[in-house]
Amino acid sequence: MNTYLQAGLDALGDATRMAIFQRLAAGPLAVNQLARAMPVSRPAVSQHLKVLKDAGLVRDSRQGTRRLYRLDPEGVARLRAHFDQMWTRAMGAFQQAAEKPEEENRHGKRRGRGSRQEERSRKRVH
Amino acid sequence: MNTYLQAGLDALGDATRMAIFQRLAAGPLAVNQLARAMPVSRPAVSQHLKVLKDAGLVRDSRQGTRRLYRLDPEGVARLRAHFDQMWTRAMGAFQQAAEKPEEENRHGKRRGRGSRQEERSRKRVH
DNA sequence: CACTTACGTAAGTAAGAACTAACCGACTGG
DNA sequence: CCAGTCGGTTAGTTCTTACTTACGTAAGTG
Repeated sequence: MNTYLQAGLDALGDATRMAIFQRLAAGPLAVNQLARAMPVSRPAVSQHLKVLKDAGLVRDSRQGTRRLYRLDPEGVARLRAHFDQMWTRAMGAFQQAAEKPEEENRHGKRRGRGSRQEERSRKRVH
Repeated sequence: MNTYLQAGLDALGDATRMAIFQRLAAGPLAVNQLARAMPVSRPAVSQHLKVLKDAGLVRDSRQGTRRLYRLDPEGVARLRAHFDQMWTRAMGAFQQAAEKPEEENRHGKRRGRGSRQEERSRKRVH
């Protein structure tokens, strides 16, 4: 699965981070400014910013002792592109499948209870 | 903040649910079929399906004893619309802010340490 | 060179998300 | 009916995560 997409969705899936993201859309802000406008502590904001940064959605720049965060247009655009592509693919396949019901619903052979397949890479990375 | 958007992002933010979503894009599937193709148990799939359903991304229909799940084009379209709108707004505001640096970076008055504002509604609802 | 401001990060905690096992109702076919 | 299939739900466990407090550090200031 596309990692950028998953990371981006995960990042924006949290309400607090989404709020931060929105705030930053209005213009660059320092961590303190963000924290003061939100119901969580400054360190919490820092941590969220790190996630957003790792997802490529924001960038930071030192400004004297403070650190200004702003959206990263490139990252945002990229995520948006991946997202659009995902939608398009999914809905395309869906409509195609809808038009020709075909030979769906075969029972498919059983498999031993304990044998799961393709150990999907958990998003769990912390 | 828009609830549909947040719920949708949260739903697709999980890798397992995203995988389920993708599978369903290829055509309707029963819970068992999904579970067999994935590294998690059937109940887990059921629970994820519930989340996706609550987010309006999938629909289910009884088919004898089984229950077929498929994407919900309406819900998907709606989420996509909200998403696009969000992007557009955010990037619009961002560019506008970028063009006129204005009188940013005023220190802003302090506020008593303990007073946080607008107890943002946590997504925690279980 | 203290002193202050602004952050990041570590450590610890508590809420809750994801998962499994077990149970139970609904439907199907002999 | 009765046995078997299918899937939702509950209870309980484990693993994450979002958060806070405490501490360490870099950069301006008097």
